[in-house]
Amino acid sequence: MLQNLATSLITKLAVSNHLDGDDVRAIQALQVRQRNLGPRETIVADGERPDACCLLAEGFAFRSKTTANGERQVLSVHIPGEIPDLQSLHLKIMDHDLATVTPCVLGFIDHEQLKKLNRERPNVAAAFWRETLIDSSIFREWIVNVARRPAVPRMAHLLAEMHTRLRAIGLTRDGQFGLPLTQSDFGDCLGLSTVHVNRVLQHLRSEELITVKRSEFHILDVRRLKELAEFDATYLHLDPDI
Amino acid sequence: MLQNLATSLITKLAVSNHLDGDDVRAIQALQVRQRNLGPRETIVADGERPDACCLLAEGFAFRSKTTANGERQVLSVHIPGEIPDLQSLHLKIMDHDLATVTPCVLGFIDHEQLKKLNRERPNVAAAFWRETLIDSSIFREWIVNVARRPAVPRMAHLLAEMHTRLRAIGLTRDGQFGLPLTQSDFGDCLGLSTVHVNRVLQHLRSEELITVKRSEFHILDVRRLKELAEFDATYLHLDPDI
DNA sequence: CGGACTGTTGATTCGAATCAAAACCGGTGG
DNA sequence: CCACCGGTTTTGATTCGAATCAACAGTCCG
Repeated sequence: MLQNLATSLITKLAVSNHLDGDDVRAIQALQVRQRNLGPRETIVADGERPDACCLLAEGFAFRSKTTANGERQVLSVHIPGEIPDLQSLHLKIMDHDLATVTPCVLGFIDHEQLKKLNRERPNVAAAFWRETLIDSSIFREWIVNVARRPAVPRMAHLLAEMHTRLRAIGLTRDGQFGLPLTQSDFGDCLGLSTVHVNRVLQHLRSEELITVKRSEFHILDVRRLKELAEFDATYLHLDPDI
Repeated sequence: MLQNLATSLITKLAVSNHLDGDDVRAIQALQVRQRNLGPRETIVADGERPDACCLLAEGFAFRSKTTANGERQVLSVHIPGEIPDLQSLHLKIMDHDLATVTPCVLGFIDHEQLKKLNRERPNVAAAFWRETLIDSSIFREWIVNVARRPAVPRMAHLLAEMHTRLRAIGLTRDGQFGLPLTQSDFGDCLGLSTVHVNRVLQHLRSEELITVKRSEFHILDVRRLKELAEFDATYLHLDPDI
């Protein structure tokens, strides 16, 4: 099972990075402590000083901040193979929460070990750095999304992004994918009220752009959805040469 | 003058990182090509593949994206000592624009040279990585700001952030600092119309929180402004131990 | 002096929040 | 197997913050 955990990481890294055989072996040699969490559990909380990073092997996770009046703003949605708190390697205090959305299989890797790997394999270090930079790029697009796009294209953009990212790791079948978020979760992602999320989803359905059945999304017309969202996948840097 | 350019970088890096004498010497030995730009000039454009990074030695710069309908969303405001396009070291295609706001003194450093420095001085590499992670953290807070805070606290938060960051590099005198943005620029930062920015600034003045005189901001009551903005500087990671 | 930004003001519109209440599950236990 | 419960989803009515539209005043600069 330990091998499986590292495997999801390798799959994800290989999407955006050139890894050679030695890199892969070095990653597979990592000591990964498996931990299974239920839905809606905190992995690391704002203000903590973790000494390990968390590899998300299965399930979905959120990074989020909570404002003084109790509103939650989701900052990013994480999918299998990602290390959502990789930044903790160099930023000692967590400035946000990391929590599961669905039941998750997690793998914890000590900072010490990751630092050693980075020293010994500069190519892997570069790949990790690049992953954090892609993260950053996704945040930038997220800013544009919440600051500028009206509710309908805003939601369309999120769906287009999740579809593209899930497809890169093989978690879609022809426009369909599971995205087990409640409408309230979508609201927290997009800065919209639950009521409005509901109306926006109805609109997307009435336009025959998507269907949703119990967290199973089906994008009926990828091109039109992307057009509506003005979605351009460049910012995801899915190709190592981009 | 070349020395001066690297010096601004060292000053800035030293705020958030532990650098030893050899690190400093190595950075000072970098070949930096100076270039002076006027206000509102593009440094690197969306879609380009730069082969150098740009050190901002003097002046203010914006990173921004432009939406299909021509609206500009500013993603970050950059101040002297920063390398706003450091991510281009690992993300080959620019996914946004980088442009001057005021006249700027820039120093260009070839990617090749930075990569060599990173290989030879892992501690400097870690500092650069950390700088990009702080960037990321600032984006996260920016998301919360534009997605959740009403216009007045939103503006207050931006002012509190700029005050804190400028203070760290010695560019404030007791609550006062130059921030040469037009109200239209503020609108592009905050996702607000120019008209509303104007009204928000009036409100902050009427509350005796700030005064503004020709781009010279004076924060009259730092505590109250931060309270209003629910500003907590942790996310800036200004201390190397945070 | 004139022109072009930049800042200011007022009137109106509009998108999304809020409030309130139903309807719709999926699971639990009697 | 059905009644019930909590969490979701849906619907409708109303309010509110910020955009938009339209002028107008300042200020800088050639």
